Amino acid sequence: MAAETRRYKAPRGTQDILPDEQPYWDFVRTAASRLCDEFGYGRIESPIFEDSGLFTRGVGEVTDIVEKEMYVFEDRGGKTLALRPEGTAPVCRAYLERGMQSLPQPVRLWYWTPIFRYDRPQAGRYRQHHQFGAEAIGDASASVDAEVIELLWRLYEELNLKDLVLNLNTIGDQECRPGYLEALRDYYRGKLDDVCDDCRGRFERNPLRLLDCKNDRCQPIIAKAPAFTDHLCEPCAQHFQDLQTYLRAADISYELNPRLVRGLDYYTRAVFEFQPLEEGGQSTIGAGGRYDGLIEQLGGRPTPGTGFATGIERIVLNLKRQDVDVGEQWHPLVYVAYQTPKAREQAYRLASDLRRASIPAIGAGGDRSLKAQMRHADALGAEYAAIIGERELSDGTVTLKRLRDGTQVTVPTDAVKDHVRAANP
RNA sequence: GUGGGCGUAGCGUAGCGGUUAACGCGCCAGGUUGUGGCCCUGGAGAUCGAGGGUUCAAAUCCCUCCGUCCACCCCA
Repeated sequence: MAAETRRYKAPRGTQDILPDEQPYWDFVRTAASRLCDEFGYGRIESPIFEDSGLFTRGVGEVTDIVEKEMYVFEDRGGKTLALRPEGTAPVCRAYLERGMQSLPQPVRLWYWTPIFRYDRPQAGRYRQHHQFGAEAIGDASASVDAEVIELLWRLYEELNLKDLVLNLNTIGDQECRPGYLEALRDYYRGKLDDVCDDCRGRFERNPLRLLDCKNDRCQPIIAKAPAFTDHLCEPCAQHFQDLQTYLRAADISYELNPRLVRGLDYYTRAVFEFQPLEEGGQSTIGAGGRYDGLIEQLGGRPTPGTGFATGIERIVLNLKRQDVDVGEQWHPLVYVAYQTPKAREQAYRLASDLRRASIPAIGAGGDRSLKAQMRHADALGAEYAAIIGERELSDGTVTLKRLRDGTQVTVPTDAVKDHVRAANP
């Protein structure tokens, strides 16, 4: 009976980010990290899995994330854990658990982490994707909302992403939302025969979502629906006004979108989304908002918070679409080749010395002919080939050939470093 | 969870019922005497997604499953 062998494949909805993709990721990561420094956000790394209750309580029992997208598993001790489906709840958990209430408020934190959601994969959507996010916890003022929006705005700006639209809305708080939802339901009640099936479900489950239905049939009804801005309580209205004042002060342009709502339960007041102009379902590239009730929901004292998350895969997708220059992949500066096996040891030593001197170097290996080694050097994109032949071996020299233009010089072995450095500062 | 497209060497594709499955890129090697890129030659590499069926004959037709991509839902 033949043993059954099997080629393993990456699980559905996951990907391998190979070296030739890394320039995109480095480009984004470097910009994000530097901006966070400038804005005074400190990096937090929290576990990739958490007690699943953190998310069911924090994100909301009836959200899609909790109902059908969480990777939940039991560990050997019987604990029910979940791979992180979003980034905000873990940060809030850490804020509470690590006593960050006693730090100067707000506490500014950022993260860069894989996110897991069991969902059908599609363009720009993965079961494991990565999010960069920032949270400011412990300050209710609109200036902090403006600040996180500005941070995200600046990121896209630094990345040279064009044609992004910032949509802004407010969805009130515990004071005014019930009244608005009542008004919205009253408005829809007589029209349920005219809306799509999904909207009939939303009417029961999550009336706010009625507003962002894309079905043509529902558009005329949405257009005449009551606007939240007419039902805001005074503090929420003030907050929204203040936020817009700050955004204008920072020269951030935005569009008020009364139909913008969010799929996570914890949002209050200001919510926002960055959308590329190009149409498409999975287009939201980054989004966020205020979550003043979340910490309390997680067992802390009432503590305000606001933040955003942005999807790295979607950023990379847009960088590619827009042909943004993100820099090049790693190439060796020097490829060390040898003519005969006698020179192998010397070649290895040279490659080793170059690396020790911080010069990216690769040594030839095996029994390849010098010609094959040269081809290899070219294929790797090396700047120089260092050739050690019979003559060099007896002279204690190395022939350095610059592959770009074919010029070459022979220099003493210990002068290779300086020669290469001088030409490539 | 729903709907549609596609699954042939590492990658991109052709072949769409009939001898040893083709091409491009990539990979490896050679084109004599110590050297790349262009060009030329040669080579390795494919149980044609899997299983079943129709047929004298199937990569090619049918069914099922799986995978993948796209869209919906929802989200970054």
